[in-house]
Amino acid sequence: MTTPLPKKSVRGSSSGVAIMAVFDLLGRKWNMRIMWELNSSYLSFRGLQERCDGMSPSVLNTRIKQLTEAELVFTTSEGYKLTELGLSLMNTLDPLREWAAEWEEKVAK
Amino acid sequence: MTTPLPKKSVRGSSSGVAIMAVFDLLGRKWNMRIMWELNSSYLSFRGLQERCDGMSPSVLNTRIKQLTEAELVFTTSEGYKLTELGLSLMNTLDPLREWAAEWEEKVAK
DNA sequence: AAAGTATGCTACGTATTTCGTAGCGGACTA
DNA sequence: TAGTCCGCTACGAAATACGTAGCATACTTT
Repeated sequence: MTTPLPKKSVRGSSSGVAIMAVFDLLGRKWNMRIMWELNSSYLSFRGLQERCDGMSPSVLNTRIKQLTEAELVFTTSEGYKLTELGLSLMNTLDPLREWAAEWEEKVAK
Repeated sequence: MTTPLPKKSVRGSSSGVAIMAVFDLLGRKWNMRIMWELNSSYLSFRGLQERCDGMSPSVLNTRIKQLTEAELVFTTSEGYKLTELGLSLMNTLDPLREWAAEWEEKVAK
């Protein structure tokens, strides 16, 4: 028979519930991308859509709501922008750009 | 009528195709989490499953394949481990832990 | 004022992804 | 030889993402 596996494990030794929440948020299609695009400039709904390979507006809308609720993004009359928290997140994520370059070089997608 | 929006936009000013590939990879449920867990210790298939809240083995399997193909994870007789590339990715992602703590504090999930 | 255009956003049917469970074939053990 | 563990797969169901049409609002243009 299959080993049942406990439904919810008590969080492992790699403690920190917070980071799990971040994984839930960022580990969702488009969220990182949206923030990445907003990091270089504020954008309108449709502008954001264009930058994100024409992602469907329905999904974009729910993503914006999520990111707004998470206080990473906010709306202005000029368009969507990153909050301070959002900006600081993108800063911590910044080294990823360099890593990506090395990775591409070695793995050659 | 709806504005058609070009199907595939020529990558925006925020250049870098590599980072987009990273977003595709990491912006998928479980991938970050799996690597996170493997960063603290190598794990067997079922061990990994337990750590990841009992995620379904079918998904775990496809994830492992993806990460292996991306050369971030490899298999040993002792279990799954991160490659050098995988380790360096987790290093660049490390500041995220601290950011997550601040974020949680301010937003209070 | 009427018509055109652009905006943010929603509805809704379809396609893709993820989930949950059962269970197979192999290895190792009693 | 039967029991138990393992990595992994099959497959139907649920959740998520997609694509398109189009509404309501606002601002321009004629």
